[in-house]
Amino acid sequence: MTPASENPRWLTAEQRLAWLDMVRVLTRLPAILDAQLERDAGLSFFEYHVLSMLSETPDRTLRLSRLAQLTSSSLSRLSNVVKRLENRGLLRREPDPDDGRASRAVLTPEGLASVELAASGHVTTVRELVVDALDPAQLDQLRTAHERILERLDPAAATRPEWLES
Amino acid sequence: MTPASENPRWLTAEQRLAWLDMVRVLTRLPAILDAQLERDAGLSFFEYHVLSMLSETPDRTLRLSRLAQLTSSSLSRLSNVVKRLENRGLLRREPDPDDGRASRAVLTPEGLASVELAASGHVTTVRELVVDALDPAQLDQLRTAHERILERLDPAAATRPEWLES
DNA sequence: TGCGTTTGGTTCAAGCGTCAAGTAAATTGG
DNA sequence: CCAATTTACTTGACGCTTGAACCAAACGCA
Repeated sequence: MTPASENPRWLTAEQRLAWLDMVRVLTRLPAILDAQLERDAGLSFFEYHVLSMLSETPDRTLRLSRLAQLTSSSLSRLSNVVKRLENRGLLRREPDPDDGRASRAVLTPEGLASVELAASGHVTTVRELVVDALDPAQLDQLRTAHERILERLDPAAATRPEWLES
Repeated sequence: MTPASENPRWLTAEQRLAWLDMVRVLTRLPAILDAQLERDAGLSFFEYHVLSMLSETPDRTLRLSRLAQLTSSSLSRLSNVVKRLENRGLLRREPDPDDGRASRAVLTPEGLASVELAASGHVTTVRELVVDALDPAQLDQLRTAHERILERLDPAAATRPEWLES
């Protein structure tokens, strides 16, 4: 019943190689980032991402639903993670004054310290594995490609932080 | 203790934007591929990947340890997944005649049918989201970038299927 | 040959993610 | 201004992944 059922154009050899390389990156890179952060800072990449988004936002405060968008996670997953991070004192929840249904996550000083501590090792890893593996032109091409892909993955660009001017 | 502890060079604004775009792709794309395959073929992306590697290999047979490399998974994870796929009749395990410790996974005809069925919808999705989002030059640049990155992620190229000539 | 180590694989407990269901507050629309 | 719907979030059950512990076969080498 999918549009594919009639005539699923196969990939050319070129396209197939490109895609398989992408799959390898897609599956290995997150595992490596996770391992490094867990080892050096006791955070999963997802936890780091959550704290990081909070730390970049003007008043270090975000509604959970917005935070879920920014981290591409389900609200359910975020709810659990936020609960754990709250228990560890890295953030706290407070009711949203403007909307009785909503809660806001606020980064605590401990949470800020934790991201900042984690950030340096994380950035080093990102450099080693990605940024420094490419020359500036290649990095720019990679970014262009990702932007084109994101237009398909996320047409509303809802996962893009508003404090980023491109 | 990490080399980063002395002077973690930060990312430039350019590099940071490129990296954040990559993170968004890295987190959203697998989820979308998973959802499509699960919905249309009852397979997770990982299961599809396992079956797919088997289906491409000459005699549709691979040792579990090799299969774990090819899919970048732990042997433990693979062992569980193979058990489930075996229960569903998509593959079977047999002892390796050359090594009493090893087992080999063999794709069954049902398994082959299952991958082939799943493949068309999967390829369509990959086209829609990635391949057709880029022109040939961009796709080639993307592949080059991924190859450079893979040299860092996987210096031995152990996750590269040997039946691929690049 | 024989002892220690490495390799290949399985299993189990613990932790995390997902999906469905549930609550409560806000909004819509008759 | 009330009922139905939608939005924001939480919870619980279930399934999957992880990591440690385990076993057995093979290898290294003296």
